Amino acid sequence: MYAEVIIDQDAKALDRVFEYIVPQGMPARVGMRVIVPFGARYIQGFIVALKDSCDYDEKKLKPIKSLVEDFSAIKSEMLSLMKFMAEKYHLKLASILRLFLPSEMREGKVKELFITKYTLNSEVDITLSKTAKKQQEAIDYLKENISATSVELNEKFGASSIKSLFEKGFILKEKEQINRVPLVGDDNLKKVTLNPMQENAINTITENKTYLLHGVTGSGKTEVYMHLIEKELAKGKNAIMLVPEISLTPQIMSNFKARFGEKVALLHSGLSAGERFDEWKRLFSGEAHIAIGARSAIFAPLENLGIIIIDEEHEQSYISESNPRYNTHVVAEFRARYNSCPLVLGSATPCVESYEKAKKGEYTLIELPVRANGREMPKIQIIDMINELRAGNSGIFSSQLVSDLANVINNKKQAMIFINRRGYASFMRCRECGYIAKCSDCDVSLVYHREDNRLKCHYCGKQFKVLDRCPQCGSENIKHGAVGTEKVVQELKTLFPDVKILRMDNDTTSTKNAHQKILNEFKNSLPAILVGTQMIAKGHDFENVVLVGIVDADQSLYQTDYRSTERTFQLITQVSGRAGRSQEEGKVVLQTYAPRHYVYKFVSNYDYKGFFKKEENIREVSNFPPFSRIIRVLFADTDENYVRDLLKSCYNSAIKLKEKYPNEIIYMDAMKSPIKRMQNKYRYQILTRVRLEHSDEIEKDLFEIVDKASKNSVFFEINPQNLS
DNA sequence: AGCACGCCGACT
DNA sequence: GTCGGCGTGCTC
Repeated sequence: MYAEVIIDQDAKALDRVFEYIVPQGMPARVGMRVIVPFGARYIQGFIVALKDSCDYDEKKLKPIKSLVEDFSAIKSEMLSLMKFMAEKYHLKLASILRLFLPSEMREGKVKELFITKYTLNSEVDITLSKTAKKQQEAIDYLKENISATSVELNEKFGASSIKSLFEKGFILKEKEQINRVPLVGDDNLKKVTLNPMQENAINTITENKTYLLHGVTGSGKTEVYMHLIEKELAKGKNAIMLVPEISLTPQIMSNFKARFGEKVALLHSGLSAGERFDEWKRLFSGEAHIAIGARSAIFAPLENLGIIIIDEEHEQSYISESNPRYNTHVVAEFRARYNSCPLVLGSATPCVESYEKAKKGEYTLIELPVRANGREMPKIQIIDMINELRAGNSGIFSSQLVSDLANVINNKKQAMIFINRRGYASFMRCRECGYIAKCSDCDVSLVYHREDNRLKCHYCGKQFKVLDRCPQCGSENIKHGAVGTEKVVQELKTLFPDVKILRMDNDTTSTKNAHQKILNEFKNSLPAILVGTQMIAKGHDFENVVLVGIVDADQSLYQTDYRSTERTFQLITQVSGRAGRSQEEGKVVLQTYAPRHYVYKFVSNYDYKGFFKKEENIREVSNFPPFSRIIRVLFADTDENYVRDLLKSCYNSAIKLKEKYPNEIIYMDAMKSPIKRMQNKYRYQILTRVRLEHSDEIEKDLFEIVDKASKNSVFFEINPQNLS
């Protein structure tokens, strides 16, 4: 018997199958982890196939040294998924397999999927020195309880005393496989009456299809998810639910825990490697039936899936931006089809790609058009900041926002101020007429680069001189610059010196429970103002928040890529949903320098469909996704001459594709990357935009060109989220 | 990724 | 003469 083995090394040269002899009597199975001799040493690998003949020179084959454990850590579905992802995303096999296992099970670490239990050794007389108090306590405890888990004993009496008892032979190790826990009745389930829309959604989502659940904020999507999961559990099936990392709040987690108890395994970034491993183990062994977590939970080791749910499906975090790069929607779709179960994508503001698919009938659209509590969405008032400027107010806040804030404070209520400060460079804007410098070819706003004092287009690389006067109105009052959260807090403190003002952004939440601490403090302060970035847009309901201020909404609007309008719409809708969650009516004050931009018209009416129609049209006319595909090949290396040469030679071959596909390649060019050096690596790129017909072939051809020419410094991206 | 093999400079 | 620099190439 021969085995095809993938070596657990993330190197391109090793990214293929190696053949080994399965020694007589070794119970090897596909998906098992093995230790194999490789060159001069032993390393871990995965059996991906077993066969009776070999392709390689038989005399050179070596035998597998040993099995890591006696079961397949990689189940067959995951092997199929591996092949699929390798093909689709040009990823290395070993790097994909690593996604499927918790870090505790990676190279070298051999963890057991069993609970280790200890019992007293009845065959020996136990004599301990009088000083070994802890050890004596442990012995007494075991006398009383007969057996106990290693975790429990280590915790109670210290790992060293247990170890010593074991070494002396006084206690014995015993392994017990984690057993399937039978389903228990949902006694702690609060019964919620569903509205007809929710009922309809639950009754519709039954088939092996992808459903887009478009429900306004507060329409009760979570309740629908819970019912769907419940239904599948009752059939003896399992479920995966993905949420954005940011909304994995203790609240959400405890909601699901309360409803489903021990059947839930939560996978979030707050877990230690050990805890993460424990949750994985519970899923793998069948003890837990529901995996809830961020992006990587899509790889949960569950079989027999009854449903997969992706909440807030438009969230960027579902697209992995560092290696290995993959799109969670695509992986989820694969798993759903493999298990013949429904995939549910839920959002108040679906991404344009998804809604487009729903429109074409690829997804089934289900709508929840009203809030579950029947309340209206808060009114959004748009403030033209250019008018403010003309009126002599050059501050951050409009007079309307200041007076509304004063009102909130007088009534001992709360307000949130949202400011989306992100990115490393900002756009240029005329302070008089609101003109924004845009690229002549791409309909994308230009980015100011301080290092060389130029305006650049991140889509085609074209450069422009910095404007010293506005080409539209001739004014010299041109500004670039972003106001950050700190500045906002500072100004608020001078305006309202006695009011509690809290700030929540990346800088203030770096320590472990900082997030929760700030939110708790806010919750308990009246009046209070919370200033923050996107972080405040999701999660908690604060019933005393009656006002949301959006300072400089345009910042996400001119973020240099074709998705920026869409993102602005999503963000504002999200943030607006924070106001007026309880009895009181909420209000949103939205400040902008471009009040006539279509996004504000639609967003202030909560008109997603109108927005979609307009956005779809623009994408179609300007040939951007989902009506085209953007392919970016990034070359990064510490040796600048090396990358530049690599780029040149690849580009020379790549440009020949234009002859092969004269009509399909809309655009192709080679250039420096917008961020020219990152982590001490010089970055160059080939950027291309192709029509959807033949896009798979072009992508493949391009990948092959690049793959052949280079060793390790190339990154291949499809429709990248940002082009830094 | 590691590790061997291999072909040119400064040392006991 | 040889010890050792890290360039190239292979690992079933």
